[in-house]
Amino acid sequence: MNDTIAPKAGREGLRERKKRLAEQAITDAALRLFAEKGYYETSIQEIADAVMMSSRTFFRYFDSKEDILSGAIRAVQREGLRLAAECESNEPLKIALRRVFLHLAELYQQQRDGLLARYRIAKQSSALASLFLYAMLETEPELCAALAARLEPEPDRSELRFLVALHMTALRVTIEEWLENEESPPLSSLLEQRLIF
Amino acid sequence: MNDTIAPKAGREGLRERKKRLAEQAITDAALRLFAEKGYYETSIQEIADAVMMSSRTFFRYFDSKEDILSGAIRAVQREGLRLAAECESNEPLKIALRRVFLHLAELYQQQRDGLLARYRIAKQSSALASLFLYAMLETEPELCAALAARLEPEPDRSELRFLVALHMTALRVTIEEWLENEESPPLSSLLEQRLIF
DNA sequence: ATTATATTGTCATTGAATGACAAAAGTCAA
DNA sequence: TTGACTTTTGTCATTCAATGACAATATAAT
Repeated sequence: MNDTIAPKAGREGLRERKKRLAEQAITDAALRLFAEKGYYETSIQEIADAVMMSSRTFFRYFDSKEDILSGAIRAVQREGLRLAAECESNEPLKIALRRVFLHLAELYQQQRDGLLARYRIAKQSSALASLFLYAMLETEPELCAALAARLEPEPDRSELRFLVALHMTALRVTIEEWLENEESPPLSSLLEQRLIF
Repeated sequence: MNDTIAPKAGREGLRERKKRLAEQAITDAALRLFAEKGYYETSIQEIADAVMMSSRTFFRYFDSKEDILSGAIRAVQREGLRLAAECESNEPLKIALRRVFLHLAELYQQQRDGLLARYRIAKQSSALASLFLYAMLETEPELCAALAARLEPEPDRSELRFLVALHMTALRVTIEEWLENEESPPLSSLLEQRLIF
């Protein structure tokens, strides 16, 4: 039961590795079951059985069944947020927005398969679709705050909010179209055509 | 146990009236309890107790606890959709969109109090906020379909979808600002300033 | 090896949601 | 009004999501 070694002193231990392994196993099993029998027809007990853990332990990895779906999206969004915090202090607002959203597009692009699997499941019900959507939109306020804090001529709050929301909408609609068509151009180039604000 | 009479032959019976009364009573009691003790701290049993019905009966009026929050918004959105189906066949797309969304704004305006109560509760958690949001956004596809069906030079689907989403975003952001400020101008005039696409 | 710490399983509990069925209330015609 | 018919409601039972408590186990550090 060793593989890539090294529970070294100050490094990464076995625990962390097993943790991520288990997380991945749960996600894989859950997405597979959701796709096979439907989200609501799959109980947490079944997911837990599939990866041979108790259902109680499942809840130590995910806050809820829904979390399996939205977690990946939230991770991407958080990454985009991190980038927004890095903008130059004198960078014009629209340039900064463009940079952040094109970067987000590239992150999503790298996850097309996982995203598509989740998107298909989310479309099984409106409750799930709402989660999917919200995982994106919920970062709007934080994104506004990050931008407002770092941009030089502090932008008008109301205007900023609107602009961020418009960009997020462009991203959302573009992602949907990109996922729905099998052979579509790269997400980032699709988005570029939309960012005309 | 009579009041405004008339379970007349082809008209509205006592049942319908009691039904709407009960619905209203549930909504009122629930919103009050949510505001007082919090959404998650209020059980359906408590709501049912407050209006003296069994919890089983509650579920015959609302599909879920969340339904109390999002139902009102969905009703408004559906009304807006109805209007979209009425547009002239030769009306330009942007004119039709403007008409539909300004009408929606007026509908929301008439419900400011109820909407504000729900908005405050929705902000108690992201799961609730997502429902609130989705109650608006879920009508986008239907709105697209309604417009695409009736407009003369059938608009490009992709472009239509994007435009509808942008309008919905403008409505959403404007509603939020309008609700957050006590003394703010009428929603429809706020929205008008945003609809510049 | 022996501590200390983190992870997991078992058990119990709460609350949302739904099906089945009998009791009660509303509707309609004569 | 009575009496048949339909709708609404309450009771009961059940499933499943989610969470707290605590003991058993696995990992980490010395």
